[in-house]
Amino acid sequence: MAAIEERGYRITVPRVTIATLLEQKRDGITANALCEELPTVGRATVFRTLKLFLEVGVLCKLDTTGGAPIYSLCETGRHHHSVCVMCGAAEEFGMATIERVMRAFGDEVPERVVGHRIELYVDCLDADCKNCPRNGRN
Amino acid sequence: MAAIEERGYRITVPRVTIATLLEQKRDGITANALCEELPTVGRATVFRTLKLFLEVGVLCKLDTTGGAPIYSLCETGRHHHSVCVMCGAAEEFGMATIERVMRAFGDEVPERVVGHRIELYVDCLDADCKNCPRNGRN
DNA sequence: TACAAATTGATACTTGCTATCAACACAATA
DNA sequence: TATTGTGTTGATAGCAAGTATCAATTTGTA
Repeated sequence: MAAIEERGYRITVPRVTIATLLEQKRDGITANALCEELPTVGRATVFRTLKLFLEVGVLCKLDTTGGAPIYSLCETGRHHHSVCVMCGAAEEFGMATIERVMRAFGDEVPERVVGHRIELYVDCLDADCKNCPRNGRN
Repeated sequence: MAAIEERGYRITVPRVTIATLLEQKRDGITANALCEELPTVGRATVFRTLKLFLEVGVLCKLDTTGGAPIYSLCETGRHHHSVCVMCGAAEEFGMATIERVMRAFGDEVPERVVGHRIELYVDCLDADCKNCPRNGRN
């Protein structure tokens, strides 16, 4: 919320509500699910707020091929994620080598690099995950 | 087209038409632009064919934050792209280090890594690029 | 408290994409 | 050659993510 205020945006009830839910959903959540879980907040406001959080850099939007994008708070400001192809859960992963690697990319690519995205698609192999079709519980 | 036939799909007029246009648009093209440039091909067929090409692995879908996805043929089968944030042009980039880096990721991430995506966002700095808002010609 | 500016929510709309389904193309077989 | 079955097509309608609009409301500040 500090990052929001710093940039001159107001701290409002809907924004705090959305941020709070996002904090609980560490594995990320779709925009639609957000709308359903927060019926007091208008649909337009949900999308506006997600956009604002993205701009400010506290939120990541993860495109899942063939599904709705997943939104999740990101602490680092860098966008390195692993996305489970079975259950859709998303996690940030940190690696000491990443920044070094990205600098190397910058040296080898002729254009000026202004940003990057690295996503790993993984199988979390969680036998208890209720969302994994493999576990056949839903 | 060989990859299509190998998998038991038919080589048809619309598919060849779309593949030919994609070959010309090396910087990639949006689905909508494809539809407009190929009025003889039905909209549903355009999307179906793109999906087919994606499945077969000869096409890449590049999500551009805030814009329509860009489709471009990919020769390597690997999905490493640079996307110009000014004009939207997309290019593949190849680096000897990438596969090594991705293997390292696989070692450090606890889950089983089944795929990855690396995208660089760049500024092509092309003063002649008609699509760059910076050049103010459109 | 009062005001201006920012923000909100309802609504309608745009857009990327998919489902449906009758019509068509084509290859194999009778 | 006629038939049959499967894959493919295109028109259409529909879905879902996200945006534009605009009057009503909230918020920070005087």
